[in-house]
Amino acid sequence: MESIKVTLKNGLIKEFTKGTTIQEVAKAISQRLGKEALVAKWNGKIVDLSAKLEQDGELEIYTFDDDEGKEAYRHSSAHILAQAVQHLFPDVKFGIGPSISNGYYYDFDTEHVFTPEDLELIEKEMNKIIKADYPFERQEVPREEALQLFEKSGEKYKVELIRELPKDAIISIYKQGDFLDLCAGPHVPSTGKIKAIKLMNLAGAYWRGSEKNKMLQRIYGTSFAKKSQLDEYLAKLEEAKKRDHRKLGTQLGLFSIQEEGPGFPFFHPKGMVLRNQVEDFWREVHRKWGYLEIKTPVILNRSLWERSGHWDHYKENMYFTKIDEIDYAIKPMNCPGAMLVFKTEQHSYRDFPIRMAEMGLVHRHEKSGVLHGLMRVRSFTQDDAHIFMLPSQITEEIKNVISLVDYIYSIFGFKYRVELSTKPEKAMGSDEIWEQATDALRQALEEKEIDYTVNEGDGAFYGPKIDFHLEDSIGRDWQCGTIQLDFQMPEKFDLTYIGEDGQKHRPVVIHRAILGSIERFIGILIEHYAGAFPVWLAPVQVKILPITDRQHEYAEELKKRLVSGGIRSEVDYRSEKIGYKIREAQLEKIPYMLVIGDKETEEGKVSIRKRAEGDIGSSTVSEFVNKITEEISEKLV
RNA sequence: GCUGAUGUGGCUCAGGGGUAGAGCAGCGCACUCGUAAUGCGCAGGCCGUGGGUUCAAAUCCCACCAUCAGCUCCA
Repeated sequence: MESIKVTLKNGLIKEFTKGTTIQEVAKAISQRLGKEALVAKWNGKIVDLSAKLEQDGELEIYTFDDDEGKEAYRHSSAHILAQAVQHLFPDVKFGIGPSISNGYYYDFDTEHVFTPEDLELIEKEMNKIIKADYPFERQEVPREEALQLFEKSGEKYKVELIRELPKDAIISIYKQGDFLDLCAGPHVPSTGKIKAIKLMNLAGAYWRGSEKNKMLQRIYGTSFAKKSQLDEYLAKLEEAKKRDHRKLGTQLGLFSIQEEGPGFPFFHPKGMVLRNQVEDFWREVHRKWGYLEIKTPVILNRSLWERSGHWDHYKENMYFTKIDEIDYAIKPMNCPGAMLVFKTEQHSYRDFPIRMAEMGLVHRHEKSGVLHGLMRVRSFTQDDAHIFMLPSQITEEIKNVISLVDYIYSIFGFKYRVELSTKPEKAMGSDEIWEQATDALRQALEEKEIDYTVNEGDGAFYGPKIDFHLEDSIGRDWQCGTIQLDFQMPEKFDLTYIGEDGQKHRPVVIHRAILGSIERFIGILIEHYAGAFPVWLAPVQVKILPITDRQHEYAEELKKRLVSGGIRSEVDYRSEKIGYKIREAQLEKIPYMLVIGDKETEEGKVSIRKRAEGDIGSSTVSEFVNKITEEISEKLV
């Protein structure tokens, strides 16, 4: 019998009989791998374990520990979900059912409206399917046959998908028991491989993600190789929910959103302290980095917005008002105002780059269904800046902004993800200009050696952009920073500078925001720190806890001393037991508690309790003041 | 905007055609206490809003508003 050489991941070369399946190879390597193997990569292609090896090649076998394994595992779980739904609701038509980052989903079209109770039933049915251990069988079929097959069963969505596949595509279907689906694969060997499943939630989802199409019902689920992993994942989700900024925001008295102002957040005194700390820091850094600060009006004449292009490109997101019968708009962006400021003076090429920052309050009409705490609101403050410069300064200046973003995020301890967004459908300007602008951004990213992904067609209407994304507590990511190159506004507003040659020239403009929206950034801060802010940000930095009423006078004196040293301090004067006061300060997540009893009063000391560490012993008042002052100025996390 | 769910004191939630409930928080009194909950008492609600059905609606029906999950869209 002919034999072939198989090169394994660790470089080892083994010989097998031609036609051996990957499953058999896995078993031959080790019993454990034979059991845990899910899919494999054979000569660069991801395939089923049932694939037969017909020539020499490289083989990598994946288990649930590999991303490729997880993906197939979840994808197979989605097929089991679909099969279960078909058993219970035979009229169902199938959309798509891919694996996603923490699980999978499947979209269904059926008269029946799924309820949470249905999820339990479906889950039971899925477990039956798993127990039956149906093998996943792959079959490649000619295009015509596939079309006939799905047309016959009325699977109009599948038919649509097949029609759009390229002419030469290999069309494969997978069958498990009485269920059959159009699918490129690969899949795990059989339904029995799936161990722990859980259906998470129900939601509507448009067919192929377009508002114009019918809304299907989507069921989200997850699955794991072990029950313990599933439990761990569910516990993690629970933990993340406790960090939700909306929950912590009310608990800690930071902000509220009320029916009277959907999407218009109210900041409470403690939330304002947090906000002002962030803004003070921002101002200080921007001064050091050579920015000037301006403030432009919230309401401006219609003609300005017509000139800027917002009237044509952004109208559905804007609010309007009339003053003395004349149309005005509430600004949705700060740029036109900044352009007007720029135009009030003549500029020389020697002045460039001019970095003009603005904490600008903008209003945008967001659709009602998208509002989300502080993360997605209708009125927010952008930490905007417009940088006016010579075309030759573009790359250097973008790199400069990238460094500033990196520095500011590092102070808060954030990790971030970078995206480059290119020309959208609804755009102003020629393809050449867009190309040139996009290249400038790309070049800056590459020179800074920053990893980024490209988001085609997602740029602003006036130019391409680099976006910086931060993650919230349950892994959703939110755009915060953005750098946008703009060749349009300078044209529209006829911006000029006097060059070396004494002639007028056109400057280039960068729009950029780093925190993005102060509101959103604060939402992310709350979740990032789980409400336990570092001392420099904490609304109350020190809580003084007298043990009995006898220490009230000393407490008052102590508070005065701390407050005069710029430390945000409060005293708990209630006649409660010390344990009670500590518990409360702890729940308020106050970084330092100073316990004072007769002993401390006599010695002029304080007993320090740290939020995270508990009792750390006593020290003199000045020692404590020095320590905390240093911690505040260093912005220690 | 779309699909589905939810809306009861400041907060978390129970009740589900016949006089609105609990815990926590708040206030008062007593206790003066050493590192995560002292006890007793008192207040507090147009049951999201507007219509309807009914002798009677927090409860059933309709519309609207808001919130939540997701989709679409976005900082």
